[in-house]
Amino acid sequence: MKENELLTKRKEKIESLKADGIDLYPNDVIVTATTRSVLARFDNMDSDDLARIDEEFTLAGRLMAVRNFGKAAFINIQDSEGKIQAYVKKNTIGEKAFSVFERLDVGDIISLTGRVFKTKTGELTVEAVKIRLLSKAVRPLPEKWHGLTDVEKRYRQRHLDLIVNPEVREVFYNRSRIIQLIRNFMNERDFLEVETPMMHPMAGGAIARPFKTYHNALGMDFYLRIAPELYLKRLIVGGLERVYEINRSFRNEGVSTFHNPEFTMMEFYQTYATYEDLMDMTEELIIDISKELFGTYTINYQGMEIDLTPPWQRVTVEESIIKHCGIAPDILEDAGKAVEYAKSLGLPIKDGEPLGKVIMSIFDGMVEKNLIEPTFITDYPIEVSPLSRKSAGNPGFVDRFELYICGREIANAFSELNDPVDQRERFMMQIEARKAGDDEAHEMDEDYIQALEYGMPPTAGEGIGIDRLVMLFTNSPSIRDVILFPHMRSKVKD
RNA sequence: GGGCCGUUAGCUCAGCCUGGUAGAGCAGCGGAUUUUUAAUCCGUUGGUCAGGGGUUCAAUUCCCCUACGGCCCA
Repeated sequence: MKENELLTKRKEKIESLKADGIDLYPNDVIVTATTRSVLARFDNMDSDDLARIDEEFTLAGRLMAVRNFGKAAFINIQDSEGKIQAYVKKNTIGEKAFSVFERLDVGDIISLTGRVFKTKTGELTVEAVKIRLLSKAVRPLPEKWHGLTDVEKRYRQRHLDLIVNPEVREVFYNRSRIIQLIRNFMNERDFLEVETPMMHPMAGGAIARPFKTYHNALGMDFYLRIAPELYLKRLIVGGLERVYEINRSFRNEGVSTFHNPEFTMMEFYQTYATYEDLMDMTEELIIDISKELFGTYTINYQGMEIDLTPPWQRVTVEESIIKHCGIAPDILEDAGKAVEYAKSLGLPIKDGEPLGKVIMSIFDGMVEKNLIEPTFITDYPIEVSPLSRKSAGNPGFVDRFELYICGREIANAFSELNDPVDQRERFMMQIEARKAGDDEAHEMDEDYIQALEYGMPPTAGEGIGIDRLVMLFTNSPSIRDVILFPHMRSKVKD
């Protein structure tokens, strides 16, 4: 097996540096400035002002470009906050140091000690008096101009993506910022951040297929959580009153630009609130993020301009179908007519599906993708909502909403079902559905019902998809663009 | 699960339709260059064309299978 010539060349340089007594991986550097701090302090000063500044500082980062002039060179150095140009002159740093500098490669981590000046093109530049190698790069970076565009390589080698594609970095800074804003928002409202188990003896709290694992010491199967819901509600029973968890959950389902099997959401529960209160709170949270990030309520997502100014539309599931499909309301009240209509649209309807599921199939197929402006869809059928409180006076439906923005579900919330007898009946309905072939139906959870039997206060709860929210706010077309290390199939051999 | 598309130098891409064992730019290497910024100028190295099979005198190119990835649909 022949080694790549580029690697061989670098190894030769490494040997040559070692022979000159250069430590390739020292750890005694003292960094006193960052690219951003230097630019912030000096970028708006003119050459005369800069000449009066008698201050040296040390920056560190990755060598990203070298423009060589024989006895001097311009280089770019990049740290986590940005990049800055430096000027390295043989006369200034000395012959020996310059010979070391000449053996550095793009990609090496270096430190640079010097003063600032402005070039004749007006760019703030650090004139190096000392340059040190801090960590040698053995492999070459992708191309300086096009960066790394192969999506497969970008996801498999995210470290390279982050080095050469600054906009990717920006996405993940924003992701972190959004999560921080959510946390602040919840903490200010006296919600307690908690952590509940990620391995559950039974998958509950959502309608989804779980991942399964085995606990050796306990000798039993566990399931990676599909939602933290049932544990958070146990905490409500326990009297915590306002809780939230920024949680990773797992659903053993297909991947798409909007679905990743491992995803992040925030779930929160508030006692003495209703799903209607949560609609107001959701509006506040999302505009708060928008204002903090961009200073505006307007976002641009994939060419769509979205106005987040509240109040947002609130429409029932049935109203939304009637409006978007232009059909008579009675079609949604009769299972036979609804099935016939759904089939006429080419939607896959299984025989014997209850009316509520047929209605949701029509909604998913015909309405969802058209909900571009932020819209709360309310009043879900009871068959698809086993943990939600029945609507007063409308027992086939529940007090629930989902938030849609840009045609995608962003949040799901409801007034919680806290009647243990009703909850048992709902689980029984799910078991019937499972017998009828719905293998995603919720299982009976006696332990949870027992918790409810101790009395859960009236409560409303919500889950907000954080990956999807980050997609909206970073204008990312794929969920994999907002997840640092999306799962990829292993390659057999390289 | 289905359909379409892709995989060629370290990176970004041509070449394939119409078969004759590969090209460019950047990076690298050698040389010139002390205000460039995709630096410039001269010279130059580098490839199991994703893997396997088939057709053919001859396959990166045509056909089939596999792997991995992307987009769309379910």
